[in-house]
Amino acid sequence: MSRSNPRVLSTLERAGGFASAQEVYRLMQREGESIGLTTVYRSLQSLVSDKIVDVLRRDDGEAIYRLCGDAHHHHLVCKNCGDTVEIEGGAIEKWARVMAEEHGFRDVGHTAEIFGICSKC
Amino acid sequence: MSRSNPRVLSTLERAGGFASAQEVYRLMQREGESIGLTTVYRSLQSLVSDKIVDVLRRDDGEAIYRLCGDAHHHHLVCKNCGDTVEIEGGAIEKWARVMAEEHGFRDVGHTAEIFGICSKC
DNA sequence: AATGGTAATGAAAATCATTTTCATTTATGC
DNA sequence: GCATAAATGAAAATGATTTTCATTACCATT
Repeated sequence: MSRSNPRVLSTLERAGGFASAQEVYRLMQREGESIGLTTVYRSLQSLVSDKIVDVLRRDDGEAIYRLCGDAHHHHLVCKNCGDTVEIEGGAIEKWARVMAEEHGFRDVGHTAEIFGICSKC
Repeated sequence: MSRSNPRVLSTLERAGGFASAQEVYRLMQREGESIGLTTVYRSLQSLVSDKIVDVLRRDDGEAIYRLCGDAHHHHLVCKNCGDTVEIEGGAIEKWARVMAEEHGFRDVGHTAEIFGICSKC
């Protein structure tokens, strides 16, 4: 059985608690850490099954991992220049919880993004 | 420019309005239709950009396409069986509008999905 | 019918994230 | 020290999706 390499978790934390396996790997490389891509994948999988991190999907299908219990945020993205603002999503959390309960769903998570044109563009 | 092959839409309908590109392709093959995988992908893409079908992601990252009513709604998706409930998102609309205004964004749209385990699973 | 141009098609190759294989290294208990 | 299990990572395999590119279908105009 494989256990999580602690450097992977610490890198995910440093990344803002939100990154894909490939991104975690590239980050570690850039910081001079010696690790294989395979180990990054295995560590993330193990963190997921230990419920230490959460896995979501980007629009392009790439899996992104984030720390659980991390007060998670959402993004406001400019369609033109790609500039991104992290925003609070208290209203969303509540909405998701209410809707899930109403339809008898459990273990719920959610994704939400807002996109538009920023003031500079 | 490529437009949608009508047989693709009709196959997606016949599939219960919920299938991956590969599934649509296999279905058409099994029914003796002569079509290429590439055309299936292109047709589905075009249906998505015409907002005739919706695209979601399965747990394994595979894209699934589904017919979608014209009213703006959000989805509550079961991670296990793929069962989907269309839900109202009044709270989200408001949240998106407020957040965008707060940060000086205009022409905003948004995406929001809730996923979990449904009562049957 | 013949022509030319444009859009649609699909087979095969390329891409890219992810998983699997397998040989090697590291850690741990005896 | 020695054996056994666990962890590692390079390279190959997998599988969905995209790209390339040559061919074909369509459509208007002579």
